[in-house]
Amino acid sequence: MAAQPQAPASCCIAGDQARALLKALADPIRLQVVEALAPGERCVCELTEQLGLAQSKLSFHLKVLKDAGLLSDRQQGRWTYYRLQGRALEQLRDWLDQLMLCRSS
Amino acid sequence: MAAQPQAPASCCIAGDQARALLKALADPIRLQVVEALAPGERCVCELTEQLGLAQSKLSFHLKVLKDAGLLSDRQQGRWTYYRLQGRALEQLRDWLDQLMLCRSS
DNA sequence: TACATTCATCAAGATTTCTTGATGTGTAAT
DNA sequence: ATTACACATCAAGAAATCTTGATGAATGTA
Repeated sequence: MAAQPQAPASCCIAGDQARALLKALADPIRLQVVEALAPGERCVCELTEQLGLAQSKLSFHLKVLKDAGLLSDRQQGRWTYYRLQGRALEQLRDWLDQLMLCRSS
Repeated sequence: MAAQPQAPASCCIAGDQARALLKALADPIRLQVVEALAPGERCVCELTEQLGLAQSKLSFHLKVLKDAGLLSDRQQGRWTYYRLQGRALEQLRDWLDQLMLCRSS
């Protein structure tokens, strides 16, 4: 059967969006951040300590990840907590699945 | 002496390997190349025409993709045919799944 | 042999991305 | 009000990546 052009809601992100996610993840520091956040949210100061990064450096990468939709943040008092957005990872996986579908035809 | 990291064959690629794949895919031109190759193999001259790219430019990006393990090539006469390595895409998807698993625990 | 075709590779410049240190903003404690 | 803390943002330099045009290697054709 031919590949289906339509797909469920959570699927089907555009190539551009997929590329934004790929680009955000394709950096060693940002990947460490994502892995550090996989178990659950952390505040910036915990991350700087855990990863041994300069604060400004971490902040830069957190912004990249947030802009890509991979992280959300929440402010509580003086601390800012970052959290991994599983939705973005799912979308990327679905995009990969779609690509593999095209292939197997 | 290839000290093999302990991991099941298709799953469980290291973060470094995942990052190499992410980096290779995180470029608009390379993403176009990958999508162009999804239906099946193409020779370089077909790709240059289809994508409207300078030959040297395309060659550069093909090398990046091949080095990352996303493409394989096959020489036939004067032509070189490139083919998408579905295995690499699967590995990347599995790596994503693994990351999502860590998250939900 | 001589020549054209296909593709890879190289070096130099252009562009993008990252890092660093300084400064700014908001919050809370004294 | 002053100070300390947590974090974001900025500008300038450093580093990585991409592009371009030229050249080279391999294959096939006349």
